[in-house]
Amino acid sequence: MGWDAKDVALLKKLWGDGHSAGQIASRLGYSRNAVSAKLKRMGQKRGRKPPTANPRIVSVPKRKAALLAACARPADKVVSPRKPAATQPKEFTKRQLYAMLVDAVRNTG
DNA sequence: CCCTGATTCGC
DNA sequence: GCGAATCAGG
Repeated sequence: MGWDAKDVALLKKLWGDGHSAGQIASRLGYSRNAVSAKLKRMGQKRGRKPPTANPRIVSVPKRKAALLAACARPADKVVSPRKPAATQPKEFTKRQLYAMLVDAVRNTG
């Protein structure tokens, strides 16, 4: 596997446009996990909501200590100023997606 | 049950 | 750096 410029370009384009990781992943041929991880590595910018997932861990026994510590976290602030979105994301047609891909390839490749 | 994004760990 | 596993929520 390799994230070519075109992959990243399209990924960024779609993601920045407001598309879901699943849709992008499906189109790109990667799993949503890969897309999500890739986005994170890049410096994912989208001010997503507050950390829904707690600092969890993967290895059960090992992370158990960390998990316990995390659980013991006090907490929190509430609230958050919300701004109404002026534009709403719209689904792209094959034609549009293809156009973007072509453009991305032409520009990067 | 489907989906969403987010995070960490091992390779 | 990449991707799977996993969590947490809608």
